[in-house]
Amino acid sequence: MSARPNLKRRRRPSDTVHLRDVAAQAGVSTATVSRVLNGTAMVSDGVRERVERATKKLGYVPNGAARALSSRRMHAIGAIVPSIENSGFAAAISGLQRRLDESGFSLLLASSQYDPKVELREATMLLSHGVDGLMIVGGDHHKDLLPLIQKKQVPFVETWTKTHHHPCVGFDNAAAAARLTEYLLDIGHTRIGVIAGQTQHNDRASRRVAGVRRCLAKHGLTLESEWLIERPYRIPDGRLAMKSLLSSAARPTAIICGNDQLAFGAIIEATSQGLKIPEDISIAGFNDLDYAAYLNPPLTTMHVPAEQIGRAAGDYLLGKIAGTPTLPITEIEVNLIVRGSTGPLVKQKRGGKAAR
Amino acid sequence: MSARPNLKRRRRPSDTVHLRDVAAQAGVSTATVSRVLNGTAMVSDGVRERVERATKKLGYVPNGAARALSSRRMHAIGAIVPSIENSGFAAAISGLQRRLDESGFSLLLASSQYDPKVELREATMLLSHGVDGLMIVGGDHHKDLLPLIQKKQVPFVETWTKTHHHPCVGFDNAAAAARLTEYLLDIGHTRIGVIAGQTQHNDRASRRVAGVRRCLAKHGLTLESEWLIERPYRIPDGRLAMKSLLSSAARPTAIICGNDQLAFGAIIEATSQGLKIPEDISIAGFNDLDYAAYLNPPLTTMHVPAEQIGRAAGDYLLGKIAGTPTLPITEIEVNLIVRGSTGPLVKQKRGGKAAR
DNA sequence: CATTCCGATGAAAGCGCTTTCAGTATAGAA
DNA sequence: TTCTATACTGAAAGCGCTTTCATCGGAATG
Repeated sequence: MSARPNLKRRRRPSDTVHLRDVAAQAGVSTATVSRVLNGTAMVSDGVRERVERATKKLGYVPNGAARALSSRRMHAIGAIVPSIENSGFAAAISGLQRRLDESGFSLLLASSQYDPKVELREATMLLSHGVDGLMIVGGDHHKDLLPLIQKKQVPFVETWTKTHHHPCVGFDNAAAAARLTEYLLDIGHTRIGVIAGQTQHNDRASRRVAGVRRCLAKHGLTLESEWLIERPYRIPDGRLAMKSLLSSAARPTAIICGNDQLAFGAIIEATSQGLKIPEDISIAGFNDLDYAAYLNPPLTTMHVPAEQIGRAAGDYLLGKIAGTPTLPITEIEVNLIVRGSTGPLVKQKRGGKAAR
Repeated sequence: MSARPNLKRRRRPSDTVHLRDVAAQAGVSTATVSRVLNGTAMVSDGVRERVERATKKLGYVPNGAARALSSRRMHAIGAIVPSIENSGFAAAISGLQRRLDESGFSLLLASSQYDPKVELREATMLLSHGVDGLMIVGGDHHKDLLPLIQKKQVPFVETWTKTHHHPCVGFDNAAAAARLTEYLLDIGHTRIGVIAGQTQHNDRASRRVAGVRRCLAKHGLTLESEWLIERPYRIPDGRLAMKSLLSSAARPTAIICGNDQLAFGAIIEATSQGLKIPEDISIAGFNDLDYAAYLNPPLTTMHVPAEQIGRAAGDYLLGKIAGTPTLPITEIEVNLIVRGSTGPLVKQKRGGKAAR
């Protein structure tokens, strides 16, 4: 234990301007400057003005780390999506970011690549950065994820799904898929196939399949196992899946796809095999991407307002952070958009093998 | 000035575990724990192990704000793109995020909506958060942006563009557009129109137009002013632009579009007017989106490896932050992908009004 | 055996803010 | 006028880390 009075740290010349510089310039204390900048307490007009002038003059930009450390609020929220490139998620991120921006919050973005372990790791990183809230996708997670979040007491939302267990912004994927199925049954299809996304660790994909199953069952039908194919959400994969589906002895007459990319691939393959859509086969997608309406034929699909999901997630989190009363469950409306890629089956051309 | 010994702050019960808890648990000082966690100094194996065990046992997650404040390193970089929804930028963000993840860095994402003022504001926010690096798009910015960044001494990269003035990851937009033009001239077109993105505050868009102009000039041609239309990067806008182009008395025989969305719109309109592509008119895009190859006809376009741009931007920034020698300029190769939407002009159907 | 050197460790000083608490005018109440 | 709210403002104590500097054994050296 020795007296060691001078423990200087490397002192930068004079580069950054600090709160104390603003305070000095304005002739007030740092406390007052802080109050002006954050509007946290009453400050007389004269002082406020001087502080504002000084801030501007010096070009002061606060140090977020210090601010976060001191106030225990980072003014940022984290989001983890399976894939940034998927345009639905991109739209949601965009909506979220814009909403946050309106409240002066920033967005920390991570992706899980559809892997729960990665999702957990990313969440840990984001929480360690001190995000004030967290948006995640779906309801299938690593078992340690929610405990981790809850231990940190950070508000979070699940999106693209609807549960009663956690705050969420989304819709019932099963019900949506069932609605689509119902429509196909309505127009006379009974032989319905599914090109789903990969269902492992993906409740959106699996719930959609479940919805189709449930609806078929309600009508005394079942989903033939050879008519269900899982594929990554990409155009070429949709095409491959369709090829496989069309090569089976008994073909389905309508195909429900897990998303629009898969549906596009399916359309390409069907068309290239000389099938007429929808006369020979109906194809439906999910999401209603910007180009869905312009495909040939235009794609029947379930419209999902992705940007709105992101915005609503932002609303919820910001509200929660601000202590405003907020509804934990936001149901997002999805709509079936019927376009040209689906229609009643037009009688078999040759001695086809129509069911029933 | 009074002695005020006890200035207690609201004390949380015992929720979060701190570095000091880990230190206590391991029976070492906080300094040592820090050294173990960051690998910044030599620590004996026994101690290291004890610390690691304690860390795990307590489920310690460091406080990023404190860490950032103390070490003046946030372990995060910021990115500002014009629009998150644009799939090229989404892909770049994805590449960047994955690269950062590999180095334990996080991504703070913002969008400028193609507005320099917004871009400046977002940059200020990101810098205030303390990002260690910044990725921005293009070379057209608010005049205060670069000074701000440089004052903060934060490494940055411009992307999607190539300059000699700043670090960048990109390509020469004018040259790329010129190459596309050259190709169209090669196959016999001389009447070339352009559906560009909005060029204001967007050097990518304006450079592409400039490239077309330059190439035409080289061949003694000019870009007719009524054959140049600027539109937001969306499918319906491409369609509108095409409609306008086709309604002019003297039609171009080939159209270069600022991106694939515009090209898709153009194809739709041309097709709906009964034109055959490419026999009656050639249409080319820019970017090579995932669906470009599957359009009808498949789109001739300039392939831009967007994800790679993001990754390379990450490489540069991380290298710069780590103090590794890094090349300031990374040229990204773009490739002309010739598909079915362009081809030699097949002689006029009726008494059309061919030029020259 | 005395001296030097070095690797491993701890004490404690910040990092740049926010926020508590106390104090000081000033205005209103008595 | 005197007393008490009231409205502002400042001093300074942290926030939870990193990092400097000093120290302390023991290995290497003379």
